[in-house]
Amino acid sequence: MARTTGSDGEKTEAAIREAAVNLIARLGYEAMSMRQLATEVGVQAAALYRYFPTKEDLLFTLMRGHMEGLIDAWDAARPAAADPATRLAAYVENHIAFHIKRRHSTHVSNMELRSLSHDRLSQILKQRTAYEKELRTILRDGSEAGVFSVDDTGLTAMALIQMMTGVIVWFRPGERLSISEVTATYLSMTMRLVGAKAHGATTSYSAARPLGRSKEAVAL
Amino acid sequence: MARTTGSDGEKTEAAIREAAVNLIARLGYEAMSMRQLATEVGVQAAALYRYFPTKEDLLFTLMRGHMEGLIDAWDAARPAAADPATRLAAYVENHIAFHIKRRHSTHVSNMELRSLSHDRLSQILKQRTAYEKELRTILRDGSEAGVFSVDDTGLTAMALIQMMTGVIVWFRPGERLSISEVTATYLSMTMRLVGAKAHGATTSYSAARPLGRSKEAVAL
DNA sequence: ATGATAATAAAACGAACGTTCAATTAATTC
DNA sequence: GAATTAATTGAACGTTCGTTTTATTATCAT
Repeated sequence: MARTTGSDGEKTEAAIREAAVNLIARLGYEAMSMRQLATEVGVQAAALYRYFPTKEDLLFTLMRGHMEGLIDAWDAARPAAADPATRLAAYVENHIAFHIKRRHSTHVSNMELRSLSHDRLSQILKQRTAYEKELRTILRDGSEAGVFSVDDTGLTAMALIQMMTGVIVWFRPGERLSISEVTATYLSMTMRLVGAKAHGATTSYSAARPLGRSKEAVAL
Repeated sequence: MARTTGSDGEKTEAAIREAAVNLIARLGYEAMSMRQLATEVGVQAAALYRYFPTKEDLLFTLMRGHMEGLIDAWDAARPAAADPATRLAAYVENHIAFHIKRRHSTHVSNMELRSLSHDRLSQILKQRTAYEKELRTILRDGSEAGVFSVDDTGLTAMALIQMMTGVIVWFRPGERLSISEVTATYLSMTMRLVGAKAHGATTSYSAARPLGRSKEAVAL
């Protein structure tokens, strides 16, 4: 056989990307073989090379797409001109929503950086730094305006991002907590962490607690 | 050649473990070859199999040792019978100190779990859960005693652990911040996050700020 | 000194890897 | 409907992988 009936380049490429994200997230980049990926897509291994010249090209494409999606999502969610607390709340909500929705993709982008060449690693890190800088700016603005008390802007930004991104390690949709409950709790923790001074009914974050009391969290 | 002069089983095994931790942390478990490891140790690949029957056995041994070290460190640092805030402070200090000191080992234990067989994964997760349970207990005690205000004990414990462990991603010894400065800032953030009510001069964590002001944090 | 044992080297195994190439068929264009 | 282009197959390439086997030498106990 050769070309199969109904074959379509765009559909195949999309299928490869989706299967690759899932496989890499589950097995790891090094552990996933091109033949495994091809089987998942329903195609021969050689066909993959029509769309991605090398395995690393495939990985890089996935990561770049993930980072672009993250930055685009924040650009769309960012409040036009608001006080630091509102902007911080928007950042937290967007970050958690995006990372829960794109769990596998996030896993890949966070865990497989070392499989990138130097140049490509730099490109991804550049995107990541730009995204993180948005948070540092918010923290600095809030700190200078006196509505946050933050010891060290850079360190606090890193701590918050690690904390929020960590959601994907244990969160499973449809289990004990809903996305909105998780987001509310993380928002509350974030606001306390940065020492936000409440200044209105809608910003009383520390009272936004889910209904149920927890017994045990499910690890991993 | 065969046995070399001065060769010693115990020393070789220790050298293998140390080299393996560094190599796996840098390249990843799948990407590190047994021949690479052997070269690093200064030995032939076949010699590794005298000490570890398979590559996965080696990985498991490293991870189990790491988790045992973490639990032992906490057993040694745990305050005998103290109030929740003191216990929480001890937990945070121990966690950060241990993870900074054993950065590479932590990297391996956190990133390579998927390369373990089902049974061995369960063993490591069991150890991890036991360690995390200590933190949940502290949070629950503090919450019930009214000295912490925590929405969800399990979720807060996970958030704190992700935040603290994240230190190893960006912290480099000898750079802008010292270990004690980092620890002080994380302690301060932790106490605010759990809504700890200060009840004495030594527990005024939110004032424990490092001297220098940050300009930019170094990513990765 | 000698025999036992511990530690390693050297070479080889089959399997799996990423990738390439030529052939073949489906879809599209003219 | 013929020519062209797009999509895929099947087979093969050289390399590297984890691991095993066998032989050889250093060390240690007697």
